[in-house]
Amino acid sequence: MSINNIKPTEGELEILQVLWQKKLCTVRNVHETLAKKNARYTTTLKLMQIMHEKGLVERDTTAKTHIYKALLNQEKTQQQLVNKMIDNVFNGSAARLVMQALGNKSASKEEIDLIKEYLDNLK
Amino acid sequence: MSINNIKPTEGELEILQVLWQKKLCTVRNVHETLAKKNARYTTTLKLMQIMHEKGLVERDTTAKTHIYKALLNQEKTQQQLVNKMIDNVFNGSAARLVMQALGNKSASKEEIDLIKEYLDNLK
DNA sequence: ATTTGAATACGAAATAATTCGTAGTGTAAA
DNA sequence: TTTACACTACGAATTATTTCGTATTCAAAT
Repeated sequence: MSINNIKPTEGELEILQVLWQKKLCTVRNVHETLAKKNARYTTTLKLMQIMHEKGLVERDTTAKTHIYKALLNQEKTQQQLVNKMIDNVFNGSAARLVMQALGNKSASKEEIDLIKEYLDNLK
Repeated sequence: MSINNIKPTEGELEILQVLWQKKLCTVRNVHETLAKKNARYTTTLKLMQIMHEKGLVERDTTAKTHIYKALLNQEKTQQQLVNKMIDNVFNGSAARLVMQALGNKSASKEEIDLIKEYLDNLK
């Protein structure tokens, strides 16, 4: 399984979010940013160690406190997850997913305009 | 946890797909429709029994061969999953998800037109 | 030098999800 | 009636994921 056909778990995805955002992070960094505030520090640590084993992240271990960095590409991962959802949840129809996403509170006027613009450029 | 805050697992989702499509199904029905052709029949059976315990489906057991029906609403489930993905994977931006979905092979010319129409009606 | 605190490593428990085999049952055909 | 077969029930193994505790190490402060 190549790096670009890996399906991160829920927990891994949460951590990737943080890493994608901040680029470089210590474990404590990630841990404190994480929504999952109920988990112990060593839980986050362990998860990140596993991600390292799997090749999802790389880390600089020269200093005592390791610095982590995502290896998974954000766009590609998003693409993969979206494709999967289109297949699994929307019977292969991207349009259905889009409409569902837009019928939703998160889609503001600005976002809708953004999308229209995007669509026009697609042609 | 109410019926409308349930997160079906991967396997359950596959089965729900079939049930949503066909409305009423026997286990064998579902099993043979499923992509997951490698799994044994009893695996599908067990999964559907668990779904019944969880209240995801109901079944008519008057005849020897039970008839299953989804209890989870398709639209609501889709909405929930999409919302979750927007939060977890796209940092809360529906627009980002939409663009990712459209930049993808599954989005044909017809689908794009469909979406434009939808957007225009949204105004 | 000793203490203290924050960090990593790692085993292992706890939990969740999937998978399958075997037993038992009812029905229809021989 | 007996056999054959498709079906359900269900325990249990397997695999995946998450969680945490303990041991150890290193460095800075005392």
